[in-house]
Amino acid sequence: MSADKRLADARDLSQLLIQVAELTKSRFAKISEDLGVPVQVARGICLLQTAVPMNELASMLDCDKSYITPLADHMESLGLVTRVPGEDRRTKLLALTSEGKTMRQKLAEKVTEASPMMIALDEIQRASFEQMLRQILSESGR
Amino acid sequence: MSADKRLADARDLSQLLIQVAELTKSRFAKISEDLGVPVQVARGICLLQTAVPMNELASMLDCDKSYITPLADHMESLGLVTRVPGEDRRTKLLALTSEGKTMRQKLAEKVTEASPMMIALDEIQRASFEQMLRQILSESGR
DNA sequence: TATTGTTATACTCTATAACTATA
DNA sequence: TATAGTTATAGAGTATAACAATA
Repeated sequence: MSADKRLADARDLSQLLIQVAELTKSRFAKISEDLGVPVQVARGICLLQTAVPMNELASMLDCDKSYITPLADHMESLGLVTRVPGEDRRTKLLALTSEGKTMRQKLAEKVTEASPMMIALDEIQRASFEQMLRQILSESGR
Repeated sequence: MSADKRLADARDLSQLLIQVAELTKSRFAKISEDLGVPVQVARGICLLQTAVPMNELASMLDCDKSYITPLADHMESLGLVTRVPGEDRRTKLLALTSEGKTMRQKLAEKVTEASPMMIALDEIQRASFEQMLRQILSESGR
């Protein structure tokens, strides 16, 4: 196979993959917008099934801890979470308020309705798709 | 299935997909960095197998045309492309210089070597993976 | 001395709007 | 009037570094 052809193949497949990922993100963004919250707020809410230290939320969202403070401020000002003290008095946990739980419930419904993969693939295909994704991650070292 | 479980499923699969997409991007970013060019420059170079109007490159890179001007400036200052006049005297095409072609060649080699999907999946799996990606795109309306 | 969260600031990426020159 | 490229500017999103409180 020519180098040009192989580049084109790798690029096309990558582009396709990224396109699907972007579609997934933009669907989620649309849902967030409909519910009147920024995307990162919505992502945070999804991750707060139980109370989580701000610290940990940063690593879940793959961002710096300094970014969590204003994010938590925003979530708090929307009445979705409260800061609660942890065992270690340095740490604060973010816990959903009842409004936050309602928001999380709405997100849950809409996300499963609108997720491109949930829509397009049946359960068997999803299993196979997921297996390949995991294979890609593990065989690429991380 | 409970709403919580379905949200978790949709979220996990989305997260996995996005993780693989981000891995693909970060591999490409690493390659670009190793070659001493910004990611968008590298993406542009890959797309310039033949000369392309700046206009078209914008839609290929899915960005505004105003972003192409400084990008082209940068590529030009690196000696990778030149602006060549098109038939219509308003349009300018970006064409690789011989240095640009060398850069594209290097990119081609490294990208096919480092692409997580090329590494982890055999040809049959890739075909199946690609088919599912296309299915997701088409059945999700876009 | 190391860690949690906070604050102030700065940076990267990209878009918007107004402009020039062609068409 | 519409289009290609340019320019100046502005905004979103996020990180860095220094700091306070606690361990």
